[in-house]
Formats: sequence, C-alpha cells, structure tokens
Amino acid sequence: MSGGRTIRVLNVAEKPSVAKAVAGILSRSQGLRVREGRSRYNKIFEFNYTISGQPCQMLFTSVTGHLMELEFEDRYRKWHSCDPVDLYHAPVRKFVPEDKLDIKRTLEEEARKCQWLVLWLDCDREGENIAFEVVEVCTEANRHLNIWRARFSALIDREIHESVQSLVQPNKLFADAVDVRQEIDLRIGASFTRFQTMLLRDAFVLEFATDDRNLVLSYGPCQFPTLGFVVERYWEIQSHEPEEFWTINCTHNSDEGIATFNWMHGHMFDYTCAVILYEMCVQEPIATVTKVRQQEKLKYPPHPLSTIELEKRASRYFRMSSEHTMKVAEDLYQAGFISYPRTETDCFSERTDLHTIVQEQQGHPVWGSYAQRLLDHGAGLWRNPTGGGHDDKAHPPIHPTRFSAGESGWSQDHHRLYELVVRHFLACVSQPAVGAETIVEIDVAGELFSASGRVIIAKNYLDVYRFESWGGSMIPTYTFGQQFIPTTLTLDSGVTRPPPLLSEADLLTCMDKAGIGTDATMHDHIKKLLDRFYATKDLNTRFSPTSLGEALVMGYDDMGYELWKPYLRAMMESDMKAVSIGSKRKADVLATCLQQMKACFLDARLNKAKLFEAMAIFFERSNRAGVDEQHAVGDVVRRCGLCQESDMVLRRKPDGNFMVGCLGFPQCRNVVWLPGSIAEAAVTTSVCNTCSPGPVFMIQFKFRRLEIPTNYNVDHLGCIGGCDEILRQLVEICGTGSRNLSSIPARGRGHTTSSSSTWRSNSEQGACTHCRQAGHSSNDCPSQASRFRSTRSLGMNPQTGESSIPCNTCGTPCVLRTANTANNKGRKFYSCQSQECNFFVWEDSLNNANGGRSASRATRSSSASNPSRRGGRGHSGTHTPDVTFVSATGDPISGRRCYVCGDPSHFANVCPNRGM
DNA sequence: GCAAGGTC
Repeated sequence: MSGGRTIRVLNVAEKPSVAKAVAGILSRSQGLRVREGRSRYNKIFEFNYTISGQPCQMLFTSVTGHLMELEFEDRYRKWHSCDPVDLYHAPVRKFVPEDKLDIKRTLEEEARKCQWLVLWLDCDREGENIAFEVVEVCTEANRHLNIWRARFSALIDREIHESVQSLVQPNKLFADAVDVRQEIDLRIGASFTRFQTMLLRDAFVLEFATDDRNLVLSYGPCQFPTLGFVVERYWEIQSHEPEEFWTINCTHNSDEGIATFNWMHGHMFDYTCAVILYEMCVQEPIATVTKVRQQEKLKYPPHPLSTIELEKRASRYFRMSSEHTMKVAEDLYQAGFISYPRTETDCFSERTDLHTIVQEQQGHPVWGSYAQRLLDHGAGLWRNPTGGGHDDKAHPPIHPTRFSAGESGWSQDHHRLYELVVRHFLACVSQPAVGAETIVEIDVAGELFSASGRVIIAKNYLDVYRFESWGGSMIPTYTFGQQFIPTTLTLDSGVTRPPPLLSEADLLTCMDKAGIGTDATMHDHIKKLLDRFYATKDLNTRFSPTSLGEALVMGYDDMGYELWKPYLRAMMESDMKAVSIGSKRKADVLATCLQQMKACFLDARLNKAKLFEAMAIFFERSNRAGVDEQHAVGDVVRRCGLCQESDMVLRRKPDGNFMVGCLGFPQCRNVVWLPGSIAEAAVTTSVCNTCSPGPVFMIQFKFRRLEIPTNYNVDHLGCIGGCDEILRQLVEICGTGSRNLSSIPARGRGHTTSSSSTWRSNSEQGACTHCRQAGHSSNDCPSQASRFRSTRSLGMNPQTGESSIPCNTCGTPCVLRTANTANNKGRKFYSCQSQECNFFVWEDSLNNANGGRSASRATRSSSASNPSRRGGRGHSGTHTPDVTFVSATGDPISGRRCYVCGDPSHFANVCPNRGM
C-alpha cells in the first residue's frame, strides 16, 4: 500500500451527513470540491488524501440506509397467488427499489472510475449488511475493485484519520445475521398477516374501519409483542381485586414544626392483627427516639442522552409521542442543531471535546450563565459525565452541535426538544445535587416508626435541568433517647390499587428490556399499534388495547401460543448474535427457525377457531357471503365457456367445500365441482398452457392428508380446464363438494363446453382408477375404502402393534405418549414422530370427537382455555397457567406449552426440537 | 395490501 501513482478511491457512507463530515475531516476542508450525484440528496465530495503512503484521489458519496429490499418473487406477491404457508419457502430476492435507483447509478458510475472502494457504513450489524449491498452494486460495475472497510465510532478528527490508515475487511458474518433477520421477518410477517387478515376481516363487522376491504390485520415479530405488553397490563388492571389493608400513622408537633412518622411495618392486611398492635400503641403511647442518622445524599444527573431516553423524557416532560419526537429530532439534526438522533450510546468517547460544546451555549439568554459557571474552574461545577454502559459503536449520545437561541421557523416542540437536548447535556457534565438527610426512628410500644427530612445543600445540575426536582422537607430536631407523646396515633385503612395503564415511556422501557425493535424503530412499532386499530392512547399518553387488539391477543393466547410475547424476538436475537460471531451458520439458523415457525403457523391455522371465538366476543359476525379465507366475490379462474358473458370464479360454500361457478348465476348455471378433500384453494397468477380458450388460471390446492390416498401430494397446483389428471382422479376418489348431484339444478350438464361435465361424464363411465376394475369408481373401491377407514380411525398399528394414528398434518404416524405435567399427569396424547411436524392431540379428545376432524383438533388447546375470561370485557384477566415452565436460566415462566413442538411439559426456549 | 431495518 505505498508509493506509486495516484489511485482513485470511492468512499461510501450510510448517510449524506456522514459523507460530508468525514470528507471535511479528511480533507481538512482544503481543496474539497462537491458535485451533484444522480440522487439529489447524495452529493459527491472530492479531495486528495494519502492512505499509508499511497496518494489517493478520494471520491466520497453516500447511500441512505439500506440500498436493497427483500421481497417475494412476483408469483407470490399477490395475496391470493398462493397459500400463505408457501411463504415459508417461496423464493425471495434482494433488489434495489425504484426510489434508490438513482443512488445505485451514482455508485455504478463512480465505481467504474475507481480502483478502491472504502466502506464507511455505520459500525453495527445493519451497517455491515448495507456495506455488502454497496459492494454488490459496485463490483457488478467494476470487478477489479479493491474492497476496504473503515471502522470508526464517532466523527472525531483523530479517530477518522486513524480509521482510514488502518482499513480492514468487511465482516460477512455481521451481514449474514441481518440477512437472517430480514428473511425471517418477511416470511413470518407476510404469512401471518395474510392469514389473519383474510380469515377475520370479512367475517366480522369491524365498525372502526372506514374501508374494511382494505383493512390489514398485520402481524409482525415486533408489533405483536408491543401489543402484548399493552394487553397484558390491561388484563392485569381488569383482574385486579382491591384488597383492604391497615397501617398505623403517627405525627408529632413541636415548636420547630411537624414530623410525620411512617410505620416501618408498612401495610398489614390482617385487620385483627393491626388492631391489636394499634391498641398496644395507644395503651402505652410514649415514643422513644431509637436512632438519629444524618448523612449526605447525592442526586446524580442523568447519563448522556440516547434515543430511547430522549423519547421517554419528551413523553414525560412534554407529552410528545415518540414518533413525533423523532420527527422533530430529525428536523433539528438535518438543520445541524443536534447530533444524530438515533443512537443507543449513552456515554461520551474520551476524545469528545465536551468543553467546546458547552462554550457554544454561553450566549444563551436563559442557560448561558449556567454554561459559563460550568467552564469556570473555580466554581467546581464541572464533572466528567458517567456513562450508562451502552455503546452502539456508531454514534455518540445526542448532544447539541450548534448554538441557537431559537429559530423563527421552529414550532413549540422544536424549541422544547432543543432545550431538552441542551439542558440534558449541560446536566450530565455537572456535579450531582447534594442534600443533607436526617432520618429519625422511634419506638412506640415495640412498634417502630420513622420520619425523614432533607435539606438541599447544593442544587448543582438541578439548576439547569428544570425537568427534575428533589423535594426538601424539614423535620424538627430529635436526639437519641428523647421521649415524647405523639400528637396523633391513628389506625388508617387503604386499598390496594391496580397498576396504571402503560404510558409511552413504560412501553418503551418494556420494549427496550425485551429487545423489541431498535432505537430507530421502536416509535414506529408503537405508532403501528395505533394505525392498525390495535390500541389507543389517551391524553396522559397511556395505552389501552382496542377490542381488535385484545381479541387477536386473546385468540393466540387461547391457542396456547406465545406469539404475542417477546420470547420469539429474543430467540431470534440470540440466533442472530450466534450467526454474527460465527458459532451458528446462517443457513442452519434460517432453516431451523423457519421450520419451527411454519409448524407454528400450520398449527395456528388449525386452531383458527380460537381466533374466531375471541373475535366473536367483541364483534358481530358479518353476513357477507363467502367469508372465511376466501374473499367475498372470489377470484376469477376463466371466462365462462357456457354463457360466454361472465367469469367463472373460485368460491367456498358455507359447508366448506369449493367450487368454480359462473358469476352469471342463476341465468347461467355452469359450475365445476371440486374434490371434497380440499382444505384450501387459491387462484394463482399462473396460466395453464394446455387448456383453451384461455387464460385459465391455475389454482393452488391444499388437500386434507387424511382424505386423499397417501401417494398423492397434499399441495397441488391444478387446473380446472380439463387437462389436470390428478384433480380428475381426486374427484373420483373423494367425490365432489356437491354431496347430492341430483339435488343440484343441472348446472352445465350436457354442455360439452363445460369442463365440469367433461369430468363428470368421465368419472361416471370410466373404470376405477385405483384397482382398474370396471363396475365401480374408486370412490367405492373396496380396497381403497378399507385403507381410508384404517387411516381415518384410531387403532392398533398392524406392523408394530403400537397404538397409532396418522398425523393430521403430515401423515407420518403419531405415537401415543403419556403426559407428565401437573395438570395432565397420566393423560395420553398422540404426537407426530416427524421432526418437521408438531402435530399433537389428546387421546381422550379423539375418542369423544365422533371422528370429526375439527372436533379433534379443537381439543388441542381446550384444556388451556380459561372459562373465566369468557364474559366479554368483564373477564378476570388472570392467566392461570397449566404448568409452570422453567426458562434456560432456571427462572419460571408462565405459559402453557411449547410453541415449537406443542409439548406441554416444557417451553420453547428449552425445546429439544429447536436444535439449539 | 404483508415485516423490520436503514434513511430523506
């Protein structure tokens, strides 16, 4: 890396401001030129620099965050193009979206001119991922680029100069971890969102939605746990039963004032006991001072300001929403008044010139004199700030970067937020407040009471941080051993109160602790709850769930799933960490996680009745036709060949069976009856290239495993145009959804143009497709029938002699096991032997279920449902767990059963099937 | 029309 002729180096930062700042630092603003790129926000800076002795012509530009997005391939983009479960393996692609194409072109053009590429993306996992997006675009344009990564944690001269002299290689593992996160988020989010939206939106009257056809009931691994926090607190309040307690209070008036003594026992819930103690005090009411303690107390200023802290404080002090706070902060940042507002860091680098920042504030009419005192050595007000232990290695804590006494274009909130940032900064480089505290303890008939007083000796940082206060209170002087008769001695009652609804600051705290979202996105998740009608916020910034939010959480809760709890995200986070340090492989984590979530999705879908039940508590059923997972009208399959005027659409009848019927009904009665064994069907965008007249859109079918022969696949992309041999055979074997053909008006019968009549005549006249014998169809084939009976019913496995059933989900035999949990000890259950399946059913529920599929499935979580919650809003809200689970750390966790394998004896974080 | 993560 030395000597030689000048080379051209393309430098790319994550955002325009960093490109500008680093270019300014490296060029020392000497010979710095700037020109436009193709994107109006991302300028290109040019200057000369020497890296390790190598003369370089530096071109410095930027992206704006991620350059690429992850999406499903087109065939899967439309909601009805596929079964949502397919989204767990549908191909995905990374591409540069329309609004980033300008940036891409700039990168390509500049990369072609350069020999080196230096990546100045933020030094976090997302930054590393963006680095590889930039690498992909640039190397596509210039395969000979030399790739380097600059590591820096703050835009400070020395650090930037050091960073460029010690370039490293980008870290693929960090980028891999983000790839995992993106793909999992996309697949889980899209599958569950489509599923629950299509299931519920048309089935209930959702009066709050002005356009309920476009209403989306989204699910996301961050938004749902956020909703979960809101609902859980709401339930806690609902279930709170006030309890009366008793306490003894004592006061003493003297010449110096009044002292209020608190009973050191605190609250007592036993009235008799409290009365006895009180009577003892009253009978012998002499107080003896047993302790007088005087000590200096310090109240420390806050740590340097991180994003979450800024949001929490703006909510507390000004009642600003976190989303609005971030908008205002972004404005102030863009205008150069405050530093980058999205940071986890709450400690300043030793290299930060804190004094200069304070100096800039000296001229302010309100806090300027405080800034002057801070800089005055003699005043002793300065103190180097103590950090809170968080450092994202990418940005410093939020601090003022430019003085302002207020700008004409600022709103009140701009003024407030700038003031908060400045006062917070000045506070955290200040000495703590000092108080002198006196604690006096007395003994009355063996009962101890204490009183305390405080005198503020030096306010220090509290002088500038007007948002905090530290109350002073005086008490009279007491001496050890002194005796007096209390002025009052009372037995007072009180009642326990429920906790308050979660405030925005509380919610941010919950999310932060559970690792839900990032500093830059937490406010988005909160806003999403409001936008989706899942929660509301009152004037005190406190959140309540809406009926919709509560119903959704209740539905999943009744299934026994923890999808609304933060554990899923926490596990994903730990897996991402493992990928980023190389202890797990990206492909393995993806495969394992998606396999588990797919099983969970399939199970949630089997238990969709729970979601329905929960919704029915709060909402009226809609009387729209064709509800459930089909939309009301149905998707067009082809033009009707009979009337040649209307479209044929896929429909689900109230009995659950599918058909493709002409929209011209009743004038046109053309219909194609589909096999009765279909669980789900969705029209895709694929067109059959055999059948005519076209287009005939293919239908994605999912058959019920138990109702079709095992040699047929449950997933089938089929055509109703007449070319589909498999579909024809399944109609024969299973019959159609039309149970009594003769009762159906002759829809299209006799018209050879109708594909349905073609099938029917074939099946009526042909030989059995199973045994090839004439005289019966495979519907009535004796061998086939007996096989179906044996798979449909419980019984001994003739091969092994074990009791078994075929799995309802995947067809693999289930083994009979015995539960060993507190509430279900000895109870038998079947569980699927396949590692890839989590089917589980109680044996007794099968015996009681009259052989019905849905009945047997429904029992899966019947023991977990809590009848006390079934009274609408009046539910008690107590979540009585069937068992107490133990986490990996040994802490008990309330819950019901493992969402991974369905086993009630453990929780997912210690599930052996997770492959951790 | 779905997620969450960057950023303008």
